[in-house]
Amino acid sequence: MSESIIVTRFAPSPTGHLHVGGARTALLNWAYARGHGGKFLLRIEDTDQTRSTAAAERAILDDLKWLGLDWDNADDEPRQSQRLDLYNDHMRRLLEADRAYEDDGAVRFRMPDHDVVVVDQVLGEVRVPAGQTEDFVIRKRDGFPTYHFAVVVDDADMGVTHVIRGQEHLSNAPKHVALQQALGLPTPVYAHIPLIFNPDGSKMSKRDKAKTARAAALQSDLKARGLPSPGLNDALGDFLDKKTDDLDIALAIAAELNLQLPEIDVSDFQKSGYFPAVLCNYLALLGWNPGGDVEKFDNAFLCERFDFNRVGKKNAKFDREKLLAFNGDAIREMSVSDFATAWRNWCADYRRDFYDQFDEAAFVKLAEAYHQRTRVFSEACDMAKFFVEDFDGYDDKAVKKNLLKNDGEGLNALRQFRDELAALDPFDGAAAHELIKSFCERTGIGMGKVAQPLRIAVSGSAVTPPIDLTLDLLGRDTTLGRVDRCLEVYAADA
RNA sequence: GUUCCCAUCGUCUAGCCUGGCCUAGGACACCAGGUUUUCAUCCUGGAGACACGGGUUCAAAUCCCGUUGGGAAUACCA
Repeated sequence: MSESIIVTRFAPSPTGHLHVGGARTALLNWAYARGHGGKFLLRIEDTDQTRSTAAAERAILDDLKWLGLDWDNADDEPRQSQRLDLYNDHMRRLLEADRAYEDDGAVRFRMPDHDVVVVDQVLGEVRVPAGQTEDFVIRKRDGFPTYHFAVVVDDADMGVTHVIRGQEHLSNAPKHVALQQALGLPTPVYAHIPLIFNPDGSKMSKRDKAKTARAAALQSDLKARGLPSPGLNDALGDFLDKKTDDLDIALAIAAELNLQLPEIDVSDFQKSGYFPAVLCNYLALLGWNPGGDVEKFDNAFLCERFDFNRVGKKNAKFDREKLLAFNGDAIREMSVSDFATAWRNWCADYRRDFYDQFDEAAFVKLAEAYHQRTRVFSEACDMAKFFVEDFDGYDDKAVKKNLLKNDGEGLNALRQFRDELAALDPFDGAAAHELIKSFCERTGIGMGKVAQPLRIAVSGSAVTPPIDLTLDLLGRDTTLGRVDRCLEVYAADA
């Protein structure tokens, strides 16, 4: 019964990165096919000759793989640019039947004079009145088919039975159905899924990065200071004046200002240190849910349970906080050593400074320190930066509260503790823990009164992992060096 | 403008199809308290929604109509 097998597809156009909306579409098509013993195919829609690139195509494929998706025609994904003959055959039939006509060097499809009905699995039956849709171009002057024509021909040619795509295509569906009818091709089952938007309701796009970068740049003195690479400075003005949304400039600004640009593309999430499984989980949840208050699930569960009857109709806003929370939960569900391995592997690609400085054993300690306070790897690295390099300056508020308050109470404790710490042997977490405990017992000083000054001395801030682990990771030399420096810096204030 | 789609806490949503079990459930965020050497984790509690107006019905978040609001399409982009 090969006719009854389900075939879905994902058909990206290689004009840029794979963004989360496309990723979710791919995920759902994949899940539906996998859950129904069907096939999931890939097709490259490169009919836009000016915007398509091989690099974008490779990147999109990589992103899909990273997400854990696989497709059944991986050995030879069809490329629309290479199937012109196929389109032309169908085109000829349309022309001969007078269902299409030449216009200005292009070819237009003649819309039928009756209503067109689209049966959609999530939205129901949609009827578009006759005469509402204009005759549209199906072959461009350059001889390439347009999207509408190619998608219909290709889906039929590839045996696609189910088309799951974004709701932005709902209004296009009547065109596709009309085309299928004129061509005598079967109409696949359609399922139009809701769109994903920014929290402010705007459409998610790479321009958001430009927006964020521009806003931050205008807040700063960057305009006067300029970018470090002089080549970009000419363009900076235009960028700030909203004349361009050049991504390179946005990136340069972000780098200079140490700014986090919003993640839009799948690769952005990879760079930020999210787990692909969590991204998939969250993406699937945006517009679909398995019911029963279940929110956490893996792709296998998705495949098993995904169906159109639980797909929502309303466009969803992308909530990074919730994604972050889910990712943090996933980390907490891992063992420390698994977390260490995953974090270290990620650092190998994105944070060489950490990877180079900490070997596997040290990473386990790091991971232990951050296991309970990490949501994404990049965030963990930001927090743990003082382990890798010296910090910039002391947090004033923390210094006042923990070092200087009550006539330098904290500073005094730190000074008292300093020599005992110097004598500690071996210098490790367990020993440090015992020392602090006994120091507090002997002197009657509270734990916090010792730990907080220490934190500030070694990290510049009052927030670090447990102090014994922190000292252990820092090692004797660095710890003592920073403690002495702190004592010196605030000597006059005591 | 026209056509189409949509409408439950701030956000994602359950419930709607097959009206009564809904004084509307969960999650994220938020607030308060507890645990804790900081932060975080963890635990407990809290605030928070059926867009509006008409119907239908003994009964409506659930069905119907309208209004308003949001979105999409209207490209020789996909």
